[in-house]
Amino acid sequence: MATKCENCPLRRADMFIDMSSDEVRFMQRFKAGELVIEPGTPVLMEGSSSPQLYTALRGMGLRYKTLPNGRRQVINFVFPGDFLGLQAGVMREMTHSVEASTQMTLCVFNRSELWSFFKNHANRAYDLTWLAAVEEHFMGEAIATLGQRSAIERMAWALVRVFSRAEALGLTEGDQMNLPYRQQDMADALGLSLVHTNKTLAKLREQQLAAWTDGTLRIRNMKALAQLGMVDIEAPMKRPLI
Amino acid sequence: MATKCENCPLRRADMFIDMSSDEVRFMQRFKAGELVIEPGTPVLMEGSSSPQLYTALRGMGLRYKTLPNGRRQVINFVFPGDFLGLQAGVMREMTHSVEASTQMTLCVFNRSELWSFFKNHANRAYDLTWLAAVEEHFMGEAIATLGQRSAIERMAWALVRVFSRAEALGLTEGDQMNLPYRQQDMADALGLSLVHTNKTLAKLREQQLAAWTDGTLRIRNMKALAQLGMVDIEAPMKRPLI
DNA sequence: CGAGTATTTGATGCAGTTCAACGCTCGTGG
DNA sequence: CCACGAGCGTTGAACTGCATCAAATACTCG
Repeated sequence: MATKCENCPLRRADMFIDMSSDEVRFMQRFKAGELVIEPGTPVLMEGSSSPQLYTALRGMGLRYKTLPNGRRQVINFVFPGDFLGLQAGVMREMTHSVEASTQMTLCVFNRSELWSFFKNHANRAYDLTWLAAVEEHFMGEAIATLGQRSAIERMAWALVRVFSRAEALGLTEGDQMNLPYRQQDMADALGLSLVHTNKTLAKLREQQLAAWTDGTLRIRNMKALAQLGMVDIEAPMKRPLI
Repeated sequence: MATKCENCPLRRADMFIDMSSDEVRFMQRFKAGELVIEPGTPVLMEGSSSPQLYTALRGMGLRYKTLPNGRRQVINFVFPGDFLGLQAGVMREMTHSVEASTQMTLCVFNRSELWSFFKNHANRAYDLTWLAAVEEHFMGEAIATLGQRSAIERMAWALVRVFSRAEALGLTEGDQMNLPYRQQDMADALGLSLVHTNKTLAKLREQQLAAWTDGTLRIRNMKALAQLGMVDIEAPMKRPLI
């Protein structure tokens, strides 16, 4: 049975801006249902115009684009709290695909009601824009990473980012977390070959900075890792939840 | 003297969604003034929280981030019609800088009135979100470019994109346009060294695909260039203007 | 005319790609 | 119960696209 927004487990995580109970009621009305999908299942497809929008409730996934030459770029990793489908909602169609890496639970909204956000609930619309701006921020960081960082710096950057995000969501246990992606996924995210990704991870292990094996990421020296990846360990930005 | 929104030259360009006269009147009220800045002048600074938002009216500029190690990543090129400062508007502060490459005229809005967008003019707020989604789309493309394309493909991609955008704005003359950036800017945008950027441009010239010299870009074979850069020559997406 | 900035060209080196092969784990079917 | 293949991770070796180093050539402007 679908969770009530009132009891949404995400709202408890401290990375999200608090909602008024009025807002929660509005979201509940907006919510069309819940969707559980298995690993490997596509959620949204590039070029399609999904009638639905989603918020990831549980599980992890990937956003990616496929190029005409067949290569794949992973845009980012999808975590609980991510809003999916804004592009299809507001433009004609999706410009990237999303698929599940683990089993995922998605909160489903009807695209046709997106407009009521703007007409009837200005602060929720504001939050939506805020979310888009946050997304833009992270994509800007990714661009800087792909353009200016070396392989080992990229990897350090990615692991720090992923771990911090998970931490803010309460998905970590001590210095460990579940990271259910393949090395190929990370390679496609960082613009590296699979082979070099593997060797780079081995280096981080040797240097006692971080170890990612068997789907578990263990951070052994966060400070050094963050320094290597040139990440400001800013207090993770609070963001709204849709 | 400041242009009236009513007479805004941008609204004529066919890449922008039409505005109702009601919307135009609202924008006029929202508009705080006009700003003319000289080449090299910073408009927004990373880390600052500008009290103002801008729409580029005339001229070209750069969005960029500076990394802790001193390297610079150009996020994208700023063209007329671009909205600047959404991040500072909605989050605390800017996460990238913007500076002018030519003389620029900016349309100035007060950040404090951003909220009135959402409260009083839902369709303008919707357009703002739309713009953010468009921005996200292009940044996703840039990520794919930096991650998966070779040097010459990147360059071809960038030149096609830039030229198409300029064309939609009516800034081209036949197969030529003004491209007032330095090779270093392009290098920092594509994640290439200055030297290799130069050599890559030379190749495109030899191959009769495109020639960019003395601030003028000339496209000699758009079809081949687009194919090399793997760009879908999609009808340039219509977008709202703020 | 000299200083500063941008473009161009050649030479050398290395970070990361590509190719190739092997091991491990699982699921499937005979 | 074992054989087989598919998917993923790991490792070595060879190659190359691009970075880096170095220096010359415009161009602009005070």
